[in-house]
Formats: sequence, structure tokens, C-alpha cells
Amino acid sequence: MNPPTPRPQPIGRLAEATGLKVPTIRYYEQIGLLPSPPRSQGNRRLYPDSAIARLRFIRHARELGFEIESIRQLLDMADHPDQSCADADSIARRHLADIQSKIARLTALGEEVSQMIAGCRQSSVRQCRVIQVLADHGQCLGEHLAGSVKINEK
Amino acid sequence: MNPPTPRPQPIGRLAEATGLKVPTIRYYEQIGLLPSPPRSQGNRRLYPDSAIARLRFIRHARELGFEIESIRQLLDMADHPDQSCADADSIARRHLADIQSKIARLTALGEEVSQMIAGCRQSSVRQCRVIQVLADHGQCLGEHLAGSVKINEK
DNA sequence: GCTACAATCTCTAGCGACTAGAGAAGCAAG
DNA sequence: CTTGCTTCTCTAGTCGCTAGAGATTGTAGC
Ligand SMILES: [Zn+2]
Ligand SMILES: [Zn+2]
Ligand SMILES: [Zn+2]
Ligand SMILES: [Zn+2]
Repeated sequence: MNPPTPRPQPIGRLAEATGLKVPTIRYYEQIGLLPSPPRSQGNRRLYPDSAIARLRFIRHARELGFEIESIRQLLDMADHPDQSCADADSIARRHLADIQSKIARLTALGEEVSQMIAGCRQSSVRQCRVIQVLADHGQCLGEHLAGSVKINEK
Repeated sequence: MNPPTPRPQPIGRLAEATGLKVPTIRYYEQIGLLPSPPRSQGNRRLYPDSAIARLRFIRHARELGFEIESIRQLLDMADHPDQSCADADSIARRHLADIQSKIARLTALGEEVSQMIAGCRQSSVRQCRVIQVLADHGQCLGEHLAGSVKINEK
């Protein structure tokens, strides 16, 4: 007679369903990304099904390199689907610019490091190109400028 | 009569000479990258000229993305110039591999994010491609796998 | 019911490489 | 002497988790 009520899930099952670790889910709750679910008699968290979608969203955004603060805003927007998506798009564009800066920086670093390695004749430290270049930026190819951009994430 | 003795420098001048910030220099001392210099009567650090070269080495290596622990080993080698440079080279090769992994990962992310942005018609959140893709990895181009590689540094 | 064992709970601390701030003391010029 | 700059030490914050301790709860087998 009752409509099939989906059972609330304990945190471990939620972790399985989303690919996140249990402490990570608790962490997301702690920082307010995931609403605190109701608890069982014994104080265990019991999640509604909607938590899975929310956590998958978070996980996917993290895998794509979005910062937690951006994800917070994106989730807010996802919760208000009638608003304009301009803000979501600008977050994504900002993120893309960030990714591209990081790639540019890493490419420059990679070239310098490649050159160091290629230039080494495998003898003593005294004659090692790696050590020599590290000691003197003048021997670098280019500027590989100190990043104003942070190259972060897992 | 005396040979021209270079004056020991206070930390601020060292910061100027190396482009590092004063607290950063103290931090490097604290973690044992830079030896503790003698102090003045008033307990100020007074650095010998050799500190400049050492700090420039550190700074340059950091700008090239080497981790502190690698730099510690590289400095040890630089202090023993008669040894083989094999270890220095393998540190550099490892670092290069790391850089290349990061570039690969960022390139994959960048493609996904570009697609999200390009697919958006700038209307409501409900129809926003950015939000839709974040909610469903199935709409991604590829795998942009969760990094075992850390994309770090400034 | 009882006994294992697994899952979950809270809380704290650690990672890397700094950066920021407080509050005290030293130092040089006017 | 006073003003203002530099330096000192110490603590805490950044980011996104992760690891661990120690306590409690839930569950399956007997
Ligand atoms: Zn070499
Ligand atoms: Zn250089
Ligand atoms: Zn949009
Ligand atoms: Zn995806």
C-alpha cells in the first residue's frame, strides 16, 4: 500500500556508491558542502538518495580540478535551476584559464628540465649540467617565470 | 694589510639579493636547508656571502618545481662535487616525468572544461551544459582520470 | 543471549611550502 | 629622545583531504 520508500543509506554504502572515502564525505559535511543527514538511534548518519547525486557532482567537479569554493557556488546554482547560468559559465571559464596557465608554466619547466638532463654527461657532480643549471638561471633557455599561478590538485 | 673581508649581511639584504622573502629564508633555516648563520650581539642573523649562492640555488630549483626534499638531496650533492651525478640526474628525470604527467592530466581536464563552456547556450541553469556535465561524467569526452599525480607548486 | 568482528562515531593532528600576524626587542637617523 | 624601520620568536592559517586513537553501535554466527 505504501509507495516503495528508498531506504536511507549508511555512510559506507554512500562511499561505495560515489567512489569517495568515508572520511571525505564527513569532511564535505563539515565544511557545509553536503547537508547534515538525519541520524539513526545509534547516532549513525542515514543518507537520502539525493546525497548520491550531490556527492557525484562534487566528486566529478573535483576530478575536473574545480576548487571547493567554486563547487559550493556551482551546487548553489544547481539547486536553483531557473536562474541564469552566467555565473556557472564564468566559473568554468576562469577555471579553464587557470588550467591553461598551469599548462604553460609546466611546459616551460619541462623544457628546462629536459635540457638539463640532455646536457649531462653522467660524470661527477662538478660537471653535472643539472647542478650547474640549478646554480645559475642564466644557463636556462627561457624565463619559466615564478608562477603567480598555483599548480595544485591531486 | 687585511684581505678585504666581505661583511656579513642581515637577513633583509639577503632577501633583496635572492628575491626570497625574509620569512621564507627563516623557514629554510628551520627545516635545515640553509645552515644557521652566526648572530650579532643583538641576536640578528648575519649571513656569509655563501648563503646567497645557496639560496639562489634553492630558489631556482623551487621555480623549476623541484620539491624541498629533492632540493635537499641536490644541495648535498652540490656540496660533494667529486661524487657521481647519477642521483642528481635521476632526481631530475623523476621530476620531468612528474611534470609530463601533470601536463597530460591538465590537458585532459582542459579539453573537458572547454567542451562544457562551448556547449553552453547561456540560458538557465537547468539547460546549462556546465552544470549538466558536472552532474554526469557520462557526458564527458574522455576519462580525465582522477590523478594519482599531484599537480602542485606555485 | 553471547561473542566476534565490522562499521561508524568524534576528535586531533599531519601533509607541503610557505604566509600572515602578534608582540617584543634592536638599531639608526634626526 | 623619539620616531620608525628591521628583526626577533612564536603561533596559526592556507587547501583538501588523510590517518590515527579510542569509544560506541550494529550484525552475524553459534
Ligand atoms: Zn649529471
Ligand atoms: Zn632558470
Ligand atoms: Zn551555462
Ligand atoms: Zn567527466
